[in-house]
Amino acid sequence: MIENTANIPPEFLEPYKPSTYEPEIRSRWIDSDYANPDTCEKAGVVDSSLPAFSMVLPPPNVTGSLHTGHALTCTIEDVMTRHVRMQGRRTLWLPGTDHAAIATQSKVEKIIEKEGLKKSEMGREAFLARVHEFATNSHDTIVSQVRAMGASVDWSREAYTLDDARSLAVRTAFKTMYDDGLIIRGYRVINWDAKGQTTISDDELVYEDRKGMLYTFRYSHEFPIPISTTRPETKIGDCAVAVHPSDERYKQYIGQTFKARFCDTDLEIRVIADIAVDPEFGTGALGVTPAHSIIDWQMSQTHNLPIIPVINEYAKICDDERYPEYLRGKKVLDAREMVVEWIREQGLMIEEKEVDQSVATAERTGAIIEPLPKLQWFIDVNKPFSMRHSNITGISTGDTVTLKDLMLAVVTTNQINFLPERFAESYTKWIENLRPWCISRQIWFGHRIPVWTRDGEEFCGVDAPTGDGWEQDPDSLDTWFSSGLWTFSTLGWPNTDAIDFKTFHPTSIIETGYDILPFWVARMILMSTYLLGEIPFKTVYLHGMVLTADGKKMSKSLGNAAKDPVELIETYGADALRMALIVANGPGQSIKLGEEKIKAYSKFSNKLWNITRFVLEQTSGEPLYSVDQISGSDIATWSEFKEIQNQINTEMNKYQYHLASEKLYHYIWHTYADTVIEDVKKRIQSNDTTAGSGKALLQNILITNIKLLHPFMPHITEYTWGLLPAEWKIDENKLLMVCKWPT
RNA sequence: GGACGGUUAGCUCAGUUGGUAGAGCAUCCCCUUGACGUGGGGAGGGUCAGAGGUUCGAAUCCUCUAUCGUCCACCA
Repeated sequence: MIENTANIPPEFLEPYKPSTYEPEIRSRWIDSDYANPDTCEKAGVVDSSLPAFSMVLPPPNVTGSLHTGHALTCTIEDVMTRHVRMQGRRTLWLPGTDHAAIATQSKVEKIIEKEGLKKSEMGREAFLARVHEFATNSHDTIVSQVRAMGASVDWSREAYTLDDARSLAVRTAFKTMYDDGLIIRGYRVINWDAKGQTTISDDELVYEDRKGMLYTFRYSHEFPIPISTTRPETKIGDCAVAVHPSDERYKQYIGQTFKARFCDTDLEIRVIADIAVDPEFGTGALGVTPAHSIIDWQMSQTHNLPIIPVINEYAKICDDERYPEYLRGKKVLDAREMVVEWIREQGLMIEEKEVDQSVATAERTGAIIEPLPKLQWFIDVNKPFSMRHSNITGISTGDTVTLKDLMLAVVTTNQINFLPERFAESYTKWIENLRPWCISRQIWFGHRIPVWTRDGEEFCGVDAPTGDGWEQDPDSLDTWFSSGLWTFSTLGWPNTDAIDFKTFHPTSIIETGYDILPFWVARMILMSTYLLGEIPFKTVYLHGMVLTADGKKMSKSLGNAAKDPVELIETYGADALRMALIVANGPGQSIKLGEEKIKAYSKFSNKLWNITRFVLEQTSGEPLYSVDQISGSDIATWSEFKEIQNQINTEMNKYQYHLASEKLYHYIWHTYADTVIEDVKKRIQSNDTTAGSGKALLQNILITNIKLLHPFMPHITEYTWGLLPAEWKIDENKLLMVCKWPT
């Protein structure tokens, strides 16, 4: 065996070192600015006859640092991006961050709490300054993490859901909806978080299974119908008893009104019939408390019942003189005890039974939710309006539609496709059950509602009204309002003449975790179809969750979040982490990420490194042998490789990266290295006449493999590419990330 | 209560138009001054959750059951 190390780059004499080479490669990419499609166009690496490709990075919340779930997002999206960029398409992958209103504010509240500070004492300005400082730090961490993954996003277009451009988009969107009558202010029973002192949406609720007591009793000895409840303390606000219309036991009382003195409070109870009542549950009769139950509130609307508040924003009994003094100001649980005691004393209690119940709690603060009637801003998804402009198939400009119609139409007509397809069904169901979307939040951090009032006058505008005495609504917007605009607020909207907007909208694909399908994906569809009359993206690719090694969902509250991706990158390399995340992990599938798998792919990096070294040793100083020089039995080997390459291309085009990456890995290691190289090695050593053909085979398969592997393992392939002799690269003596994709 | 997903080798999982069961890790054996010990070669290990059906043929399609999980709804 001839040792031919003199002519090969010295790096190859040692094992591949990701921690040394990866940062170097990343700075080469940044210097090149090839992630910016404008730069690619100037450099002439774009084929302008091909359609542009665009995608937004789901903006991570500025609530801290990224976890392995984000690493998965970065990996899949970077694979997509690098693949299409190498195909010569104008390619934009646009990064940014999300201010995440409630999540960020409550995080900072917890931090200042530890310092013995309170936001009410700090005041709005000082507190917000503190939140911005925190958000900025988080942002910087996130940016460095996204970079460390090797993500080829275009930083020159970076956006933030709360920056000036996005704020303008938010105010414009709000005003448009307001003018169309789709944003309305209403007194509704909403989910009130007494701890966070804010409204929260249905999506921010977490249900906890608990044991609770179900009490069955009568309001008074004279009252004919016994009722059951788990919340006796709210019963002092009852105004009706609802029964099923066909319930024989109570039919005779329907329509009658009874007076009762319940817990030293005067009640006037009407018996109403409503099909929402389950005759099998409890006594089959439901005490209606419109102010503190969403269902009851809905009944109060149909039956025109009074709304009597019992509980205030601090989860205490209202200080109202209709209630006895001993209850006023008492906490809910204390009041419950007292009311239960009163019922028992009066001999009105019929049964006390332990039941399973799931209690709604606030995702961020953990507080038990109090349904409360409050004045809030809503987007009415069921209200018909006239479509200003439409590029949506099946919906014409001027058509009368609802937001719900729009959200359903684009999916049922396949203008937007889901991957995996099954999610289209869950999307449709979710939309069909959609209620008015409560968009106001009683928090300081976020987009303030662009509505001003003065002496009963109301003004909604993109800018504040002129003149004195106007006061802006103190509430801010649900964070999903601004993220719903993300696919076009990042491209220059509301300026519809912006070049980016014209070039890159609708975006090609949205790629995100399936857990935010209803919150984010649905709202982007809402905003885009309504405001632009366009779909926001053609395909929705949903990946699964990255679970801990024991199969649990990672959560900060459980403290079981896996290692920081950056730590894994330092140990094994970003390329190894990317492969571990993408191989055999199909769309919609959750994966348990074990460190063993990452380690295995770091070995693969070294294998590829040594394969390259070997090929260089065998052919260094020699030119690139042409494919035409492959002859004899090597032709079959080359065909076999081309077949694998075709399969990989097919899978890549169908977003089946989990299959393509594994196929490539397997081919490189177990066919190319184990069989092809071993075979050619023997022929070279024995100076066989077919050695030249063998060398052509080795070189050409290597070069193509490096390209095919680039989207998955961009660092090592780029670095290796840089070390290959210039004469091997023909017309492509440039960065691999803009070389031509092999077909 | 509703919907969806999983159940394949000890572990983690591939297996997309139905055609003789695959990978990584782990285990065991052998090799190795060789491009690579972050290596190479090999072996053991599965009635593809269970039952039934369609088919010449089913891990794959259909029905049911079990079991684990996720989401949604309800919870007076």
